[in-house]
Amino acid sequence: MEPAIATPTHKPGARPKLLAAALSLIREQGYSSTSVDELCAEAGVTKGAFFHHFKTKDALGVAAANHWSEITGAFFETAPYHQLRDPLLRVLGYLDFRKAILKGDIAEFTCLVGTMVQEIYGTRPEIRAACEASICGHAAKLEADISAAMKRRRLRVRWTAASLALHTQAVLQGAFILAKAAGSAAVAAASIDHLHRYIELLFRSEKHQAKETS
Amino acid sequence: MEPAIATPTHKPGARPKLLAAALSLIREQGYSSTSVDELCAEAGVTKGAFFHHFKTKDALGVAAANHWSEITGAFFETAPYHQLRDPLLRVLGYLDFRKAILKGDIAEFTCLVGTMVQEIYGTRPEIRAACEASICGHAAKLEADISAAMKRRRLRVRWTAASLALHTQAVLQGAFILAKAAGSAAVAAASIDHLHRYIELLFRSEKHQAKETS
DNA sequence: GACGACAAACCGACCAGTTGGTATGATCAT
DNA sequence: ATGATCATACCAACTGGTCGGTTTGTCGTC
Repeated sequence: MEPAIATPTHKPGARPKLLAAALSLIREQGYSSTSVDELCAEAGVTKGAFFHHFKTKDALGVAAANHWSEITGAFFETAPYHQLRDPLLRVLGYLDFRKAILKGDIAEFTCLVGTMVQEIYGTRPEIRAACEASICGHAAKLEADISAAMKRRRLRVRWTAASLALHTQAVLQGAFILAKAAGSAAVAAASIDHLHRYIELLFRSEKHQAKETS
Repeated sequence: MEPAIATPTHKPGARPKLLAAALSLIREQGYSSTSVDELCAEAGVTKGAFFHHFKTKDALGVAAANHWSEITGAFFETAPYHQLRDPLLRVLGYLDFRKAILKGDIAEFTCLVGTMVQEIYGTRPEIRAACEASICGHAAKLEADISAAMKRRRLRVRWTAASLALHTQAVLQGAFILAKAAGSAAVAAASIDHLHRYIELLFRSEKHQAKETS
């Protein structure tokens, strides 16, 4: 007898196709220079289907950012570095993994939300919020490991796990910009190396902490 | 009587106005969502004037990137940190200066070419090249100081002055993305603090160098 | 009178979004 | 079990406005 609040027996085939198209096209061209027609063509879907699933183009932008969070969340959760017992090694393993990922076309390893937020931060507040949530959500997972590593080594420092996690994301996003500017992933890898060294230095020994400035 | 190789007696009033408009509008909205009509309106100029000075919109993009190089070049050359004698202090002073600059609207302290290159790296090769030149040119000036600091302290390390200079730019660009995502400059400042600490650690003492990994 | 610096009107292509419609399957009274 | 009803998923054609870019012409200076 249940009225069955949610029984979506119809399979929405166009929606996932459009989200996949959005991921690839926006990473290649950016948000604003990717038209709805282009997205539909890439997805093999008509415009009617597009506006059936998304009220506006901006609504797709929000959905794409959220979809990106899910995709990347699942991707990193299955990455090998999670097997490591030492949380510091997990953090360094994360960086090794991110460096190892820098293969193929630039659009294949750069960040959707980092690209989008640059264009729309001032004009599309809803997409901006979704991008912020995506970046912060990803950073929060890293923060947990950093925090655990700090506790295990009993670090007493001026910086916080949260700020280091966000700094890590900043380095990655900046590395992507340099890669796009140079047309090569090499600069990005070099930047990740520097971040790797920084974190090693931070956790090297407690002797430094007292001397730290600023 | 002199033929005067360069005697532009006609004052090109529209061009500088359009470049100024491009700087502010593109930093706010991005390149592709800034229309030629908008640029003309902001500059108080007609479309005829626009296409008199720039063959295409992309030509303005290139000119804007080059103009940005000049503006920022002049801006940083007059900054106070150049007075410092110790090259390492100049590098750290550069970072302090960049942190101090993070005031006002986000569009007022973020980077034009970093914003542009994200959108156009795959589709507008000429603008991309101009952006690359702008970033690398800026990094090169920093590299000189880093290199001098390394020589003065006789550092023998695995990393190069060039890669650290580029890493610095990556951190700054990434910090801007985080600031745009969060809607606040605070995250950017925190990231610059981390970079500041990293460079201090790198130059702290030579004892570490032997132990360095990777 | 030629040329540089603009102005204004205009053009076809493309833009996001709308319209009216069809195909499909689930629900349910009979 | 069957036919009426209804919501979902999708489609093709269309709309008004904006896009980058062109054309034609004016004005002041050399």
